[in-house]
This record gives sequence, structure tokens and C-alpha cells, in this order.
Amino acid sequence: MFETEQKNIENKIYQYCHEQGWPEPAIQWNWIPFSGHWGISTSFFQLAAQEAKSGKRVIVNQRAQEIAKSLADYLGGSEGFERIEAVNGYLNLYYSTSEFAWRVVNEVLAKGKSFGRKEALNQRVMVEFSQPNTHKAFHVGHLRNVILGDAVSNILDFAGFEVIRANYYGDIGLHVIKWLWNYLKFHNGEKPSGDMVRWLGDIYAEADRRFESDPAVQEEVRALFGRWDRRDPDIVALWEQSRAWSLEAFDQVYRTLGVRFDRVYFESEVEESGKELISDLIKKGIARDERPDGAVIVPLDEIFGTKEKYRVLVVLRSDGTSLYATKDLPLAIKKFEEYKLDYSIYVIDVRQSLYMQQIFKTLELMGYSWAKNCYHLAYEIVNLPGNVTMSSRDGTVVLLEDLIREAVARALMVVQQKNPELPQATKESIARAVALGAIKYSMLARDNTKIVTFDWNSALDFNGQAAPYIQYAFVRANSILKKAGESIPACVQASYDLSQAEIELIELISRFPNEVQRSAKEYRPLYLATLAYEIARSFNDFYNQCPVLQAEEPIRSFRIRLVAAARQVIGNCLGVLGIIAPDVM
RNA sequence: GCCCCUGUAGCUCAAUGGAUAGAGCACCGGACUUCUAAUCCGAUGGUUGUGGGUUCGACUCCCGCCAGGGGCGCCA
Repeated sequence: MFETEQKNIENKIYQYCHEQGWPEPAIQWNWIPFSGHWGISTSFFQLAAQEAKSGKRVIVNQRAQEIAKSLADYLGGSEGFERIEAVNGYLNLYYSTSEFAWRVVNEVLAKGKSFGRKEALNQRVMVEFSQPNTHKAFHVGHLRNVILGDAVSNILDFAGFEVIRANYYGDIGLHVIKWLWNYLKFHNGEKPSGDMVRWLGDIYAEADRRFESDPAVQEEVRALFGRWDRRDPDIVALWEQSRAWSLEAFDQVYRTLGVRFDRVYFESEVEESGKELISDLIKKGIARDERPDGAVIVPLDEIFGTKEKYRVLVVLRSDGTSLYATKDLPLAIKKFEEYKLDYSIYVIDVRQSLYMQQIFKTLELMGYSWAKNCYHLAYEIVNLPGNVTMSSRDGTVVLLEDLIREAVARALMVVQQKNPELPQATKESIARAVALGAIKYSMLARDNTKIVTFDWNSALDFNGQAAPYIQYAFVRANSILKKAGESIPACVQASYDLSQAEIELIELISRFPNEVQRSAKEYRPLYLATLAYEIARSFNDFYNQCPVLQAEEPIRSFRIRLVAAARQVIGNCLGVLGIIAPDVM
């Protein structure tokens, strides 16, 4: 927002250094880390260190301060800055308080929903996430992927990319056949009712139990797999039907989570082309056919001359049936062909890191220059206390449905208590927003590389640094604005001395656009989750200390505008995180 | 054996190579006739696993070690 002034100052510094015969300093602007002050700062330790190294006898810290001091004197009175000082080797440039406040608030209100959004970059990126297996339940272990993928998609979109959200269903394979077998044998003719996710998941879990414990079952399932392979019309019909149920169930899940996809891929649609691709790889000498003694492999370490780095990628089983890799290779190509992508991102848990590198390396071998633009966005998994990984086989799962129901019920109790006069439907929608927000926030406010431990207590805890706190700040701002009649006063300069609370709030608001960029660059929603909380906290502080509606003009008008700006930014920030901000709670 | 991740307050986590390492939870003490108390204020709490190195400056980068987790040819 102060780019012009900043650029001017930079040029002056370069010029001054040149005049003094100093080497050109590498200016790196940081915000001044003292709360309640606005401005930019840079240090001169590097420049001083350079002098020291060139033989001059200088004490670096002292010299840095000298340089900063002489620059402060030289720059004094520069336009747009209220005060320029040298402290401990840093050059601090303070923006004019009223000017800064005015610009920030104006910009937020002028841009509204687009505040923080960058202009289109004309770069297209696909984000593949969720990737569920059909015929299985959706549990909390699957949740982080969806929440992260959705948030990253939103963030990239906000950062100026054209984003294509892709899902990739595992709709074929042994797990499906096991389900079909169990259905035919024990549930034939049943139709899903009520909680379809659970119904499907239960049949699968049951199938898996029978399969694991009984060799005879394994035999029958294998036989059924044979019929499937021969495209037995009855089996194919049942597959189609149950697959449709499953897709409907997942649609329900995604609707509940407020997540949408632009393109949905299926394993079944790339399996055949995958097998063809593999024979092509064999012909080209990229893959080695070790059948019948072995499988079809791409000996990556051998090809790249690396040692125990890329290992060996198995691309086809010895019996000719497909593996993940058989399908991921053609899918990657299909994505780039269909959409002319600039980047392709895979949101997949960290345990698949090696596998992802193998796929990208193999694509590189195949001559696809875009292989380097494929990126594995790895995240750690969600475990149960005691570092127990959720597994439907071991029955150690928390179903999403159960978590949401419990969280909503708890949130509803609180609304009931806080706002008994609200219509029931409103209470329920607030409870859903709060419950889902809390669930999402707890996963986004943690670095991707950190394991999330799920336990009911903290999952249902709405206190402290959590979504409801942020939503509540939004609601409070909203409430003031409603009382003010929703008419935001026209531009007013803050012609009074701003309080610390106002200053801090405005400063945090102004950080949003930068934090969007940083989040996008590193695929880290964490930064925005943190910022949203900090803005909310700062707003609550402001709310406590600064009367708005009772204040005298022109303070009143300025504060109303500030409240509107705060509401806007909190809303935008929650929005990219995929969290709904309710109007009341 | 090779590779990756993690280690910061009692607990869960933050911290652009930069100024005094910060939040939440828990615990203790305060604030509702007030724009919604799902809020705010105050107090307590640290040898950033460990030993070196790079740097003017290291929680952050590099190397070793310790501890925990994960991955490594026909699972997904």
C-alpha cells in the first residue's frame, strides 16, 4: 500500500550509499516488530560486515548503527513517513499514522470481497485431493486431506492462479470386489437408507473381516474378481449400481464440508490406457518386463545412477493386473493434455513421498518436460491418541458423520444458551458453521508436517485459538454495523490520535494480502489461520476499549469504517480457509 | 542399511536468518445495568533434544549424535 514511498526510499538509500562510496546494500524490508507502530525497517549489519571483511577495523554492530544513523539523518522528512530513526543498526521508517490508517481502511472497503486477491497470473494449476476409495466409509483420517486441499485451492485462487479442483476415485480393485462379494452373499437386494456412508462402510468392514479370517472367502472373492475381469454383465451391473450409491454418499460428505470439485477422475477410466502405456514403456526400454519371474518395473536408481534413492517402481503386477502406478502415469498425462496445466499438485499424505517422486521421475523419463511442475503436497496423518493410525480393518476409526453430529450438537447447546430467541433453523445453521469451522480450523492451524492427534475433547473444544473465537469477532463486528444501520460513512481521515488497539488492528488487517501470497507460495494455510486469529483477537481488544456507536464524530465514523474493514478481512480470511462466518451466534 | 519428518513453557502448538522466542489449554486472581462475557485484563511458566560449524547475528542454514514417527520391488 506504500509501494511508491518504499521505492523512493530505496532509491534514496542506494544513491546515498553510492555517494559515500559504500557497496550497494541488499535492502530487505521487514515490518517494525514493535506492536503499535507501523512502518518498514531494514538493517545494515550486512553492509557493516562487508566493510569489516574488506579490511576496515570496524565493530559490526556499532558500524551498522552509524550507517543507519547517517541514513536516518539524510532521509529525514521523506514523504509519507512521519518519523525515521536508527536503532541498534536498524533503520526504522514510521508511516504517517493517519495516512496509513486511512489508506488501509479505504482499500479494504473499496475492494471488499476481493481485498487480498491478486490479479490473474494466467497460470493454471490443478489441485488433486481427497482421492477416496468408493465402497468404503469416510472417516476423520480422510478429513485433513479434504480440508487442506480445499483451503490450498482457495488460497491459490486468491493468489491469482486459475485453479482446477480435481478428485480421483478408487472405484475399482480388490476392495470393491470384496464389497460386492459380501453384498451378494449377505445383503443381496438391500438398498441404502439413512446414513449411506455408514451403510457402505459397514458392508465393507464386514467383508474385510470375513476376507481376512477365512481362506474360503478369499477363494470366493478371487473367483468373483475373475467374473469381473471377464465383464460378467451381472457383476458389472451391480458394480455400477453400488458405485453410484457410493458416489452419492461422497457427494453428501462434500456438500456437508462445503467442498466442490471441477473435475472428477476415476481409476476405472485410466486403467486400460495405463496398461497400454506400460507396454509402450517396455518397448521404449524405460520399463523392464521381468515376467514371469518378476513384475514390470522401472529401475529408477539404475537409470539415474543413484543409490537407494528412487529405488524401483513396480508399474504392473506379474499377472498383468494394474497397480496405483499403472493408473497414476496416464492420469498425470491426461490432466496436462486436458487442461494445458502449468502446475499439477497432488495432496497426498507423507507416507507416499517416495512413490510420488518415483512417478514424477518416470514421467520425466518419458520426456514430459512438465514433470518438474508436478508437486507432491505432503501432509502428516491424523492419528488417535497413543499414535494409533486409523484403520477400518482394526476398527480404529472415528466416522466423520459421528464427529460432525457430536460437534453440531455441542455447538447447538451453546447457541441455545447464548441466543435462545433465535429461530430454530438459524440456530442450527449457526451450530453447523461453528462445528465445521472448529473442525477445519484445528487442522489448518497446524503445519502440514505435524501429526494431528485426534481426541474427542480437543476436537469438541470451542475455546481459545479456534474458529468460534474468530467467528465471534466477526459476529460482534457485524452486530455493531447492524446497529449503525449498515450505512458505512464515506471516507474519513482519522483526524484524532488513534489508540493502540486501533493501530494494532489496522496493522494486522494490512498484512492480509502479503500473507495470502506467502500461504500460496508455501502451500501453508497455517499463516492465514494464524492471521485470522490475530485479527480477531485484536478486534476483541478494540471492541473492549473503543466505543464505536457512542463515540463522537468524527471518531464514530472512522471507527464504523474500521469495524466494517475488520469484518471484511476476517470474512475473507475465513473464506479462503473454507470456514463460514455466521452473521449472529 | 538408505531416505524423509518431528523434537520450543506442565500440555497442544506459533515464530520472513534480525531487535525482549510468542499464543492457546491448564492453574491462580480480577472485569457483565454497557456495541453479544463463545469476551477482556493480570500473574505464573524457557539452557528452543544435544555437541560442533557457517554468519555481524541461528529456534531457523550445514554436519555429527540422541529420542520418537514414517517410507524403502509386485498394498493402497
